[in-house]
Amino acid sequence: MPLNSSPRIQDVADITGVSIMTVSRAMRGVEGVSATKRAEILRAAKRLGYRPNRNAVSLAASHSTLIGISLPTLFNEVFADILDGMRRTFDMAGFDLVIDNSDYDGQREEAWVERMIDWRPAGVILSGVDHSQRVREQLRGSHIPTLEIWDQHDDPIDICVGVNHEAAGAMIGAHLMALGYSRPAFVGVEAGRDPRAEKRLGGLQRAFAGIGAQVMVQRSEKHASFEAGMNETIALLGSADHRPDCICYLNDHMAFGGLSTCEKFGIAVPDAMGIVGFNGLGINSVLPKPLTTVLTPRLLMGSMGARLLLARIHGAKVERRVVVPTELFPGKTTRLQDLRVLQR
Amino acid sequence: MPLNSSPRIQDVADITGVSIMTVSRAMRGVEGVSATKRAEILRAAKRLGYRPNRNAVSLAASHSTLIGISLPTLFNEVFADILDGMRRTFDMAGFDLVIDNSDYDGQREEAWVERMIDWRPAGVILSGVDHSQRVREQLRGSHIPTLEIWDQHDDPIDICVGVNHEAAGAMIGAHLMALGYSRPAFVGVEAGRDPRAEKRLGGLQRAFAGIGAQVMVQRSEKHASFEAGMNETIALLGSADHRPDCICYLNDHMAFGGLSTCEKFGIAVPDAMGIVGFNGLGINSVLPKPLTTVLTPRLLMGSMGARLLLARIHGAKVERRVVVPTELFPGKTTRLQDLRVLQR
DNA sequence: GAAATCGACGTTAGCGCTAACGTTGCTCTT
DNA sequence: AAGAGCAACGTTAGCGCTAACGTCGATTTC
Repeated sequence: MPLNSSPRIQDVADITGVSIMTVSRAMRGVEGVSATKRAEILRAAKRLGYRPNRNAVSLAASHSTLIGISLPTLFNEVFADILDGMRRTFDMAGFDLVIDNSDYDGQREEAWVERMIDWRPAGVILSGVDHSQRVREQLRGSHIPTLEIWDQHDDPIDICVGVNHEAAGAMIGAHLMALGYSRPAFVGVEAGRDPRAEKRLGGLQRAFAGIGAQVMVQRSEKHASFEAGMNETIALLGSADHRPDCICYLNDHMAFGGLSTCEKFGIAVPDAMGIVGFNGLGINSVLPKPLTTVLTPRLLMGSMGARLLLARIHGAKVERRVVVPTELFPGKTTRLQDLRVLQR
Repeated sequence: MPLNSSPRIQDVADITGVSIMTVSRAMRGVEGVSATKRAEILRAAKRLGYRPNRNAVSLAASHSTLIGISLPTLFNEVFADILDGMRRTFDMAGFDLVIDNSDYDGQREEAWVERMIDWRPAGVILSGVDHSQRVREQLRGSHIPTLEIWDQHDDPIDICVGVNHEAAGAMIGAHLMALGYSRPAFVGVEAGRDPRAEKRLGGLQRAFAGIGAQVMVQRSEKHASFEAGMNETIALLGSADHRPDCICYLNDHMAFGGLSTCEKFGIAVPDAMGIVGFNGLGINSVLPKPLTTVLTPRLLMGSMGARLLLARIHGAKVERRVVVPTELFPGKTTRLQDLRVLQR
């Protein structure tokens, strides 16, 4: 072996006096090598510093041990949590994660999927279930195990693990109505940028349609941040010939912004205005006035998704669709009881 | 080409009636093919849906177009920003990012570097400059272009782009002393978990040593979060036979927690207590009482690091060490002027 | 006791691509 | 007009590994 370049399987074979195939078997731990010889080979490999070239392994095996994962953004505890839940599983199984973030852009996602397939990955993970027809066809056509995470529907590309966003929206609506709120508003981002949020809005609208109430919708052109939550709340309060008595936000960050804005304007939360977030971030539980929000089991989704995808990669027959439950967390930004009841 | 499997270079060669080498040249845009033939080949490739198998390309080229990047955590705007700054550059150059997070664990990082090298990556990116001797040797020995980001020192593994944390700490100290604070405290995490924070503490101690003041140090065993900031501030205030008059936190998150705790306990910020964060997160600028903090140019670091590494990969001679400037942002959590001056 | 069986290896033929040389026909030079 | 030069290709030999078959001696089987 030339100096300065890493040892190859042949080098290990040479110094142990066996064929490269025996070394290959010993390294991978497959049958066909005696225990003594295996130990000897592993010792020699370690001494040489031999490690199999993954590019060669991938080519020979016709697929790599890479797993591609596309997230809309990294600036978001939600996806960091999901990723964290998966990491351990993939790490232990020897897979490496190739990450991209699409910035909620379908075109970017499409281009990335195409590039990813060039690596013949062991699996692909996408966020949500709303993907272009082309993405669906390419992944199905290439027979790459694919996990869609964070959302769910009845015809996933391959398998999906997520929450029912429409139902979560409806749950929020029902909760608000039970507390006597009747003029709802929703603060989100531009339509199409976050399909999950649109589904939650849909659920909210469906719930309030029961009492004939329309949901005012306010959209930010920026990221769904604290700051955007402030700005859109100001816009909502200012333009209001018909001021809402409760506002649901796309996420907790925006809701914090909204809460802070209401407090600044002297609007009584929760009596005059209910505030509802989404996700249940860790910080919420330690604040003096925790948000009413919806807890989403993100770590669970991550680990469950990873395990399912792994089983799928190993050829096991698995559940195509897993819906994980969400839970409404009643904070101090919505009323404890219906005001109308108290006024009687 | 068998149905159900992707086309190979041979398939394109067959239907265009040229050799695979000509197809290879045409696809890569290298010299040696006439313009007419190139166009014809590219058309045929597109029609077939041919895309080069990256595993084969990587093996033939003896190195892949993967770039490994190890971050301590994803739960942190700092690293999300850095990543965001790099993404565009690598994306356009056709590199894919393999990400791992080490949880601030040197052993994990070491294992990951070893695994990463098995891919023969085009480059490797590590956070900070404090790595085990083994990591340094392995990366240098394998001649993989390596970028250390977010911190800096005079003997990087290969190249580094970062801020001077010691100087930043000293800058904070000087600022606090100028405002008349004299009993400093620092809230961080366990020693060794975040070497950058330790350097900032070092700078702070050096600054205050000038007036003979000791820095009280309070450490959390948990993540450097809002919640941890609250808890450690409570501990600091409770145990104080010698209560500090200013607290520097590892980051803005912890500082927010500290600020909120002081307000809850009725401690006047900034007069009776100065609060200083680190990083200058976006949210800070829109809060009613913005933190005094240090702005770190994270996007810049990311894009600059990426461009430098890319140049390095292409064999260019580049600056080994780039130190980017930080800036003190005077918020409303430290005094405007020295109280002692006012009392005269 | 001859044939079947089996564990423990070795040999061969790729995986899909590219670097490094050929080869060919045409233009240009002197 | 004979050789040099060159653009535009083709051929060959890997890159480092594994799947799929050999092979061979030591059992086991009936």
